[in-house]
Amino acid sequence: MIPKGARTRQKIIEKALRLFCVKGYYNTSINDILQATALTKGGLYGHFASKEELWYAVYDEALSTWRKVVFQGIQSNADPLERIQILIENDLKKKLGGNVFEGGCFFHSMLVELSGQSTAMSNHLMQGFKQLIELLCAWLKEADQQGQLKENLNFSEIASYMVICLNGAAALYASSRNPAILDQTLSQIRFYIQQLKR
Amino acid sequence: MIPKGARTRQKIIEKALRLFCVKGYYNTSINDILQATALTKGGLYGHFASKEELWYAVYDEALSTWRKVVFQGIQSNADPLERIQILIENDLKKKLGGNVFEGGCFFHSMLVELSGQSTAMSNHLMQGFKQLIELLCAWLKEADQQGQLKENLNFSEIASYMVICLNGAAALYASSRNPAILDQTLSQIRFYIQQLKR
DNA sequence: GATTTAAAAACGACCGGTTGGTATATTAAT
DNA sequence: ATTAATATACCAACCGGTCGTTTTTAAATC
Repeated sequence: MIPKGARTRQKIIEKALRLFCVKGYYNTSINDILQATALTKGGLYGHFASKEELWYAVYDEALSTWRKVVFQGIQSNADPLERIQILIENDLKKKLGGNVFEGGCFFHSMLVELSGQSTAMSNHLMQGFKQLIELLCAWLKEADQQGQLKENLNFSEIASYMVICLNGAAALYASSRNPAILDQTLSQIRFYIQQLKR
Repeated sequence: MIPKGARTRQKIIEKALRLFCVKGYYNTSINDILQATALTKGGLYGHFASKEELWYAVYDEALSTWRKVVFQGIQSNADPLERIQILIENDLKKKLGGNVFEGGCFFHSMLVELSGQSTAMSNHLMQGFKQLIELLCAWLKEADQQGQLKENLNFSEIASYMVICLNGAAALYASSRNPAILDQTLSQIRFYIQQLKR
């Protein structure tokens, strides 16, 4: 049986994740979280030493959620370009369109809010993006080794460009709430990827 | 001669613009602005009725600054695709790379921070982005009428995709401070535009 | 299965400091 | 002298965080 403390801790993380996505980190007060969890100050601070420590736990939760969503239907033996397309489609349609993070993408929102505020937290976020770029880069190299791509392409440049596009879509979708943005971005990135093929 | 009040007002706007870019709207306190302007509460609230009213004035200032930067070297009679390329290059290299808004792009940062918080302010921002998309769309149509583009392109889709890319670049540049991001994005968007040509 | 018990968890009053904003007094410009 | 501009003192509400106390939990004992 899962002990009570662990269950409460998880509840705090989930409610805080939602609030951080909708209201942002600084603009979510501890009281907001207390209200959402039906806890009191002492109850919450028994699980987390500070708001910042809670944020790191929320980050881990968000990362695990994101991984579950974005790798759906990706077989490791499938065509590497196909994997890239599915990952991008999952990120746009499932993560953003499916409102996995209510109010916007946790990682993108936090990156923007924290970049001028906390170097530690924003570095933590950047490292995650860097890993995603490296994964895409590796898949591009794989596709290249299979002779699928045009010559003289800059893989890491292409990979970061893809991540940039996904972040831009997150920004505009979060504020417009217009699903057409997702379809349009997907269609344009697909067109773009098509042009990389030899 | 410019009256003292107008000068003070302008100084408040400029200092607030910088602070909003670096720290965000909610995380910039009135006291931060007072410190930056060497004013006191009464001095500031004689010029603006509320923090939100100040924000709208800051928005106007940011828009005027952005226009000055981003339309540099664009002749109205020039090739429309050329105009698009210059605008994008100005946005990436001059606006972002030139640190026109310290700490990131005002419009992008505000869009992310305010989208879950103030519908009024975030709609105000969205309208600006919509206008930019419409401008790019019109230029694309112009290029099409000159027979420059492939057939069956969705112009408004392409235009919003371009704006999305610019926003994504703003997000990642703001946190990484890596100028290579700007060059890489520019190079990839140029490649993308090249593929639109017939 | 009931009772005991120690630890885990939650409570809630309180802390110093800050928030955006106001009313009034004072100073500076014309 | 009049008005525009700024300073000052103050407000209630809220901020993240602390701490001694009480309640709940779950395992050990009977």
